[in-house]
Amino acid sequence: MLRISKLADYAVVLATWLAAREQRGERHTVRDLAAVTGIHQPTVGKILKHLARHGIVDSQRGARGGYRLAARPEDVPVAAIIEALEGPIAVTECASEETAGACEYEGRCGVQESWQRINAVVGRALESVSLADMAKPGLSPRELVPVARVGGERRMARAAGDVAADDWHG
Amino acid sequence: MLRISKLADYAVVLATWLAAREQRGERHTVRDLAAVTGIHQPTVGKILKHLARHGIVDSQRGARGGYRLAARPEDVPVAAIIEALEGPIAVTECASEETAGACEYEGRCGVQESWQRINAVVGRALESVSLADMAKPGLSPRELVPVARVGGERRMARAAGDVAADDWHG
DNA sequence: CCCAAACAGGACCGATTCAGTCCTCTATTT
DNA sequence: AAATAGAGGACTGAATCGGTCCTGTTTGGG
Ligand code: FES
Ligand code: FES
Repeated sequence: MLRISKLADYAVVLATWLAAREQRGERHTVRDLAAVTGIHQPTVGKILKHLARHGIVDSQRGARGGYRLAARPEDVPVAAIIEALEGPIAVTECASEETAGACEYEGRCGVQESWQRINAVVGRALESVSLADMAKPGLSPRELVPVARVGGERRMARAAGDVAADDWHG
Repeated sequence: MLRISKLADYAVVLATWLAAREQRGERHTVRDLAAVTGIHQPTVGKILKHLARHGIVDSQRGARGGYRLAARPEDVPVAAIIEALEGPIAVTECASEETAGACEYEGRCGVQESWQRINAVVGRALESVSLADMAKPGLSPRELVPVARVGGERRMARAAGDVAADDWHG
């Protein structure tokens, strides 16, 4: 459990497919995407409409229309896809700053702040993985950069805000 | 979204309460826990039964019975509570190793491995936060340990397997 | 100029899941 | 024996979600 919705999962698959085929800004129709991914056509349409409204894909109507990624695959975090379909990422109702204040237990329950921290960790983990990463399994979300040598062994540092890269690398 | 269930949320609140009051191995009844947390009594009962079955709390029946934490608060990760109520943590259906192999798209969809990595990151983030951490907001899940000085500035390293600690610290 | 292609937006419903309650049984203490 | 308290599971009403469909609008081509 702790699942994202099926629609959001499909959305990531579709966006990743677009990312993998991103070349010359070609557009792809709903029909083509449905055929190639195996997802039913009406569902593909619904998902891409959501992605378009959130600026993740670029749409064009009419003959010769279709969808294409609005940004470079490495600049589109998985989190953005999920948020387009499901709204802000919030592990619990009281975890998100957007939804805070709506809880009846707020104040006397001492775990709200902890949930917000956990939520931030999960959210940033999803922010740190791009569509380009999804399309190329085995690669890390961001490359480690060598910064110094200590005792003859190369030490690594990560860019500010880079999260959980160790785990990604396994 | 990307929510845990309400029951799991309540479970964490209850377990955290037990963790905060953990002293002399005293037991607490469902009635008391319901009264103090504001959660309806039948619901509290259901949740604690789940936690007991998974060995997170220790139960005793009969007069003077009740529940208490089965381990030290710092040894109980939040992930264990969630898993007791919801089963294995799996961001998507194909992300978990337990549920893998059940997907119709498996094989031709290229994102499975990526989801498994993301799932591992999220899972380990939840593993790294204990009930003791939940009970004391503002503290980190594991303390950073100083390892070396480079250029007069203190550098930090994290224990192996420690995940996303940077974010926890904010 | 008109038609076909393709997306935009939203309504809609059936299925599934979930939260919450309740009942009966067993164990423990007094 | 009686009272207390948990074990286990059945059950239901509600809420959510997945999926489909319909109507309108935009665009390009004949
Ligand atoms: S349960 Fe809402 S603030 Fe803790
Ligand atoms: S959607 Fe199941 S393996 Fe990718």
